[in-house]
Amino acid sequence: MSLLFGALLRQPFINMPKFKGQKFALIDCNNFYASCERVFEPKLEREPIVVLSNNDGCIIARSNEAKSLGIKMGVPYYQMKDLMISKSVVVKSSNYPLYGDMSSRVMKVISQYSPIQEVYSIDESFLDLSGFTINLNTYMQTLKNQVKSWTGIPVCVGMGSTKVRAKLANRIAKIYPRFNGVFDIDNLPIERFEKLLDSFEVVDIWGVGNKSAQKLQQIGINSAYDFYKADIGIIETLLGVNGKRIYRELYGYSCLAIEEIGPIRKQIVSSRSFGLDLSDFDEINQALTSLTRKAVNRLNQKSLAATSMSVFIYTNPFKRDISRISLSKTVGMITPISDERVLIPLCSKLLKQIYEPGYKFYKGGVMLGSLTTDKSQQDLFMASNKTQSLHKHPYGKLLRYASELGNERWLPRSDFQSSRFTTDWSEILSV
DNA sequence: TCTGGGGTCCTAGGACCC
DNA sequence: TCTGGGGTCCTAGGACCC
Repeated sequence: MSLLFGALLRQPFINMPKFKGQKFALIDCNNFYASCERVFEPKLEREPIVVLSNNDGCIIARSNEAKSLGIKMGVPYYQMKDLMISKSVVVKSSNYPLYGDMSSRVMKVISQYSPIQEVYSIDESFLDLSGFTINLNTYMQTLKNQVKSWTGIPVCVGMGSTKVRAKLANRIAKIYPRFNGVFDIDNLPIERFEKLLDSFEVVDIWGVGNKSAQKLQQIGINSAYDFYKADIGIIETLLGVNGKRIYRELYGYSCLAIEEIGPIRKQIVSSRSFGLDLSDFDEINQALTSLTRKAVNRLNQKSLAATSMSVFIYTNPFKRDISRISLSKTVGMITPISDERVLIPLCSKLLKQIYEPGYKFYKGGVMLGSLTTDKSQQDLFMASNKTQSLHKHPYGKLLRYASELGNERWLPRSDFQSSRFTTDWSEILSV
């Protein structure tokens, strides 16, 4: 008995069978922001709709009608403006509180269909349907109809033995009306599965972005099918462990698990395009101050405190003809801080250290990191131990420095100086 | 002339996602 | 003229230690 057990242990991954009965469903809202706008303005039902990002800069959502007019995702508004006026496209500025509220209603309905749910994003949710013996297609049709009738939001469901396969299945459910919004990719015979992969580009695979696709194309991997048939070693060389995971997921070996636990936020970022180029220190400082205030508000809403802070500014990356620069600085803190009377001056100190005159800065922001819920030293130790491998927060080192310096309050996160910036200790310690 | 190597920690930046 | 914002994870390479 123990011999057998030992033998099994020794080769756990050799010829490992596909996980029997494992099944994920991905429920994805159709054109979510545009659909939300429709719920509150039903007369827009058949109209082409576009939703714009902050400052009305980019197009971030389109209804099907807008898509078929050739309006692309992420394109600057001004480039499409004329077309949209001529086609009487309805243009909306984004309304995030509305979308957030609609999202939680949708997620609540979905949660009724499995004990294991992962809310993946504002408009997407995974369900674990492993071991369900009912007809999953019918079951998910019911879910789809219920979400629609209870919230007004249309969704599509993709199913597969891994997340990557479920994601692909969802795209198929969206593209081909004959599946009525629900598609299970595991039911396909292998030849049809491969044919299907051939109809997708490699960049359509979840986890393969533009940069990776370019690398792959250089060695002749263009379609999802090419990727599927490629050597796993080549994929790992080009794309690293992520590429390998995606590759295995495509074959039905689950590498990405459902993550149910509500995400414990690890950082809070507040950043913004300034709207116009800023060169003057005081102007940038003013912009960052208000961003810090925003970040701190979010921190306090969640009753968290930060043990590191980063400040960054950079020039316009879209302008090729000007010299580009990206400046940032991070410090770690001995005590978790959630007080804006401390964080705002700290932001200014950091900005002062990285600021260089003569550049036109386009965007900037602050990041509060290594968040913790508990403000006591002892618990910080524990939290730090737990997150160290994830965030590599140099906590032990900081504490050593702190004791050498008589428990001062601020310490630079790096070894006094990182890259080209030297840390001015007197500045930092005087906050 | 020839100047170790394994391990850890850290930062900056890349890539991806929505 | 006008190009979002908020996240996560991974990796290359430097610094350091023994």
